[in-house]
Order: sequence, then C-alpha cells, then structure tokens
Amino acid sequence: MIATLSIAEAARDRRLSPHTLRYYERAGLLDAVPRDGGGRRRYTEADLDRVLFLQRMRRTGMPIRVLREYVALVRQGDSSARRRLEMLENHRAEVLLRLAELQDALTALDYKISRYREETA
Amino acid sequence: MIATLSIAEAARDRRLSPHTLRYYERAGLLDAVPRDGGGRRRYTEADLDRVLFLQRMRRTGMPIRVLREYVALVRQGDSSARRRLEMLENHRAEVLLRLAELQDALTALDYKISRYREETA
DNA sequence: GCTTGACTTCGAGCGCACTCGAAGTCCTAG
DNA sequence: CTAGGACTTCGAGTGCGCTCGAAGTCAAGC
Repeated sequence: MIATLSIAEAARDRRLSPHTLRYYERAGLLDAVPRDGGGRRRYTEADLDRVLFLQRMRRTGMPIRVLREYVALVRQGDSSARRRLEMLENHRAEVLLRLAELQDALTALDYKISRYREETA
Repeated sequence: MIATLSIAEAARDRRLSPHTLRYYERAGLLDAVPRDGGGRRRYTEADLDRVLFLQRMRRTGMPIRVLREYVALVRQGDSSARRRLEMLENHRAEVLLRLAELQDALTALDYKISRYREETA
C-alpha cells in the first residue's frame, strides 16, 4: 500500500496552494486525481511527480496552454511520443536562451554593483 | 553632435514596440524623453542605455513596481546610492535563484529527452 | 493647399496565471 | 445531536505587463 496525500498535504509538499492544485486539474494539466469515499482528492506519487514536472516547466516559462497540449499528447499514448519529444526539445532551447539572458543580466549587475561599491568606499 | 533616434528607430534598435517605450515613460521608468519642435520624442544614447538596463531587469523578473522605485531613487541623487546598491544586490540574489531553477529544469529536460530518444530508437 | 504618414495623448482592453469566496457536503469529536 | 473543520464545485475577481485604438497634431512632398 502506497501513501496518498490530501490536497492540503500535497500542496504543502510541493509548496503551492490547494487552489493552484485544483486549478491545474481544471486546466487539464493533471488527469483527474483519484477521490476517496467522500469525493476528496488523494494524491498519489505519480500525481506528485506530474506536479513537479509542471512546476519545472512553469518556472522556466512554459505557458499553461502549451503544457495542456503536452498533457493531451501524453493521454493519446505512444503515437504522440515524437511530437512530445519535439516539444521538450523546443522548450530546452528556450531554457538555454533564458539562461543566457540571466547570465547577461548577472554580468551587468555585477559590474554595476562593483561600481557602486567603489563609489561608496 | 550626437545622434538621437525617433521612437520608431529606438524601438527597432531595442527590439520592443513604440507602445512599450511610451508605456515605460508613463510608468515612470524613463525620465521624460527630450522632444523635438513638434513634440516628438528624440531618444539619446543615455535613454537607450536606460532602456537596456530596464530590459535586463525585466527579463530577469524584476517587477515594474520595483523598477519604478529604483528609478525614483536615481532621481533623488547620491543620497540614495546605498539603497540602490541594496536593491541591486537583492535582485542579484534572485537572479542566482532563477539560474538554479533553470539549471534544475535543464537537467530534468535532458534526462527526459534522452529517455524519449532511446525509446524512439 | 492637400494628402500622407509618423507621431502625440489617453483610456480602455487583453491574456495570463492564478486567487478568492460563496455555498454546500461530509467526517470527527464532544 | 451538534459544532468544527477540511474539503468540494463554480464563477468571479485580481494584478501584472503590456497592447491597442481613437482622435488629434504636425511636417514634408506633390
């Protein structure tokens, strides 16, 4: 028997709000989460893994709309594997771009900060 | 004599829209850009430098509200230098955090992509 | 002198991603 | 039997950062 979590527990675990978890489900980012006798959600390990994936993609700028598309492909099964791979590769390229942007800003910030420090010294 | 740019030219140069340039000015992120006889904006080198700074900060997630605060401090002059330095340092810390997030996602993506490739092979 | 087109201001509108609150249900403890 | 609290659904509201469009001005070219 594997442990399942209530929505509050799952939310705490993944550091987001129950509202957001429900929203992701409504938005088609999570397949219907299993319910207990009283109709309450019980999150499985697999659900939490999916949430972690969603968080990673969201944090790196993938829109909900695209994520929804990806999840729909997952539901379609193996035949969509190639398209999913493409989506992941596309997103990877965007992540690299954003990494470069952050590095650029970091360099600029460091330069500016060092000038401020001299000035104040 | 230094070259100044029309709003269309400045926008092209910095790869954003004239709408956004006007918005930044309205939002208090750019000091009043000098105007020509007909009341049209002429962007100076300094204005473009400021825009570049804004873009870097925006791309790395600094909110307009904070940028407005920073710019207000710049207007106040030297006495605000220490606070500005603090703001830059705070933002630097956030940039590092976001870099870590991107790296984490990149690692996860690379793993997933490699699995997809094996599967399809 | 008239048209064209790039500009001006201003307020409204939009897309995104939550975020919240109302109203109801269900289980548990006292 | 009742009170409390965590949950449910659903639609509405919020904050952000643009983005757009209407209506008007102005200078240049024909």
